[in-house]
Amino acid sequence: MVSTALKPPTEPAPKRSFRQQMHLAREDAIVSAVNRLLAEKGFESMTVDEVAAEVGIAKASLYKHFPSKEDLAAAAMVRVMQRAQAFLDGLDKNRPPLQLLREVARWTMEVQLAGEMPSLPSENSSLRAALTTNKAYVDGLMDVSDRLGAWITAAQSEGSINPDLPPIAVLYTLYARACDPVLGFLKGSGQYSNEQIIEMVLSTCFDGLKAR
Amino acid sequence: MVSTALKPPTEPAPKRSFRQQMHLAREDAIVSAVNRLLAEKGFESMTVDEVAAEVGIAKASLYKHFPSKEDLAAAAMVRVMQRAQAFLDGLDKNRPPLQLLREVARWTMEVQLAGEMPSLPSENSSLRAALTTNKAYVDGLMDVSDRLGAWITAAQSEGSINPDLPPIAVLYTLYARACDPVLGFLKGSGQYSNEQIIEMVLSTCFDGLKAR
DNA sequence: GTCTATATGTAGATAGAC
DNA sequence: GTCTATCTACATATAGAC
Repeated sequence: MVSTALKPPTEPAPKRSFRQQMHLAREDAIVSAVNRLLAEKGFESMTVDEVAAEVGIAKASLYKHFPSKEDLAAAAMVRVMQRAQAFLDGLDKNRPPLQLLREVARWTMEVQLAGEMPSLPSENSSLRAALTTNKAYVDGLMDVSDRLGAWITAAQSEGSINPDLPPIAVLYTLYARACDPVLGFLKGSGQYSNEQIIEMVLSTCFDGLKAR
Repeated sequence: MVSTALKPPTEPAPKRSFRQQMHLAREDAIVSAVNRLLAEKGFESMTVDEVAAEVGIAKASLYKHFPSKEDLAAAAMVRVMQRAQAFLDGLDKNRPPLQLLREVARWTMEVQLAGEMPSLPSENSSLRAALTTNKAYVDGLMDVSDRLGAWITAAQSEGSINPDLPPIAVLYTLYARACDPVLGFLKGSGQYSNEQIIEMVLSTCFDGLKAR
């Protein structure tokens, strides 16, 4: 068809891709700021004005990218979930399941100490409702839960994780340790390095407070 | 002096005491409502209107009792701390320190499952600042920490608590378990009774996830 | 001390020019 | 898509009658 000759012959796709990349980069900067503020102050205390100020754009511009504060926060939660999935992907599945679980717990604590782990939304938070209807988040959470659940039952079968505990209790415990305030408490005491803190909390989590 | 004859001869003190008791009872009802709402929604999401509605008085009346929302919440935190002190008082100090610590952890979990355990205020919450300048709260917290700390070091000396853990790490862990979201997760699953949930979380806390 | 009514600040969200 | 300026709702806190 002759009409195709009307298109500019040079770089039409790259130009559109460039603008898309700018758009995505901007959104990534927004999500990063939201992620940090969510971890620092929580959903209720975080204000959209703060997000706009941190990103360096007007608040109205934020609403061109995300229709509400809940969607803003949900995007950050989805990205954290994707980071978790990527971490799971990178693990050597030939290692014993107990070691895999321990590595996952260690990673979540590193993320938290880096100030990048949003705390769990409380049960009646408006964010909670937004997340339960967010397919990307729910799918990611189920995927992560399935993979961890398989390692948990495998570890219980081989006798390295306490088989008396329901697997779901172990799973929830690992999720809770990702947001454990003990890390912040110990950090605030100023007596220990991040590595020491993580080793202590990993020890209490897997070995318990009692002597062995 | 003859002027004393002008006083009514019957029950002057009881009348004043009665009004004081009414006053205290009203304040106790307020603090109970605040305590429940703090546990349910957290400080930022709780509104003074809700408190007034739950108590059944006008919002302005609340401000005759407590000068600010922070003071309102602080009063509830102080009462929780007093309940903790009273629980510690009632324990049999002749029991092994590990058992004492376990009983304390069990009690905090019972309080949480009863919907009466306020979650810890985040680091930059306005409630945090109010609490650090509240003598009753700080004194209560230090008293509880001292008593638990003594049991922790005693348990470590007799070899029942892991002596490699700094006592402060053990203390912070016990505080964190009092607000552990795992209890709510397991409760929300609808599969376990309160007793089962507490046993599971006590097990993960003291015995760890690993098999023994 | 309790109430109704209101002041005051601030949050999420939008209008409309460019 | 970005901005300034604004709307609207609601939360903390107060005024003032009784």
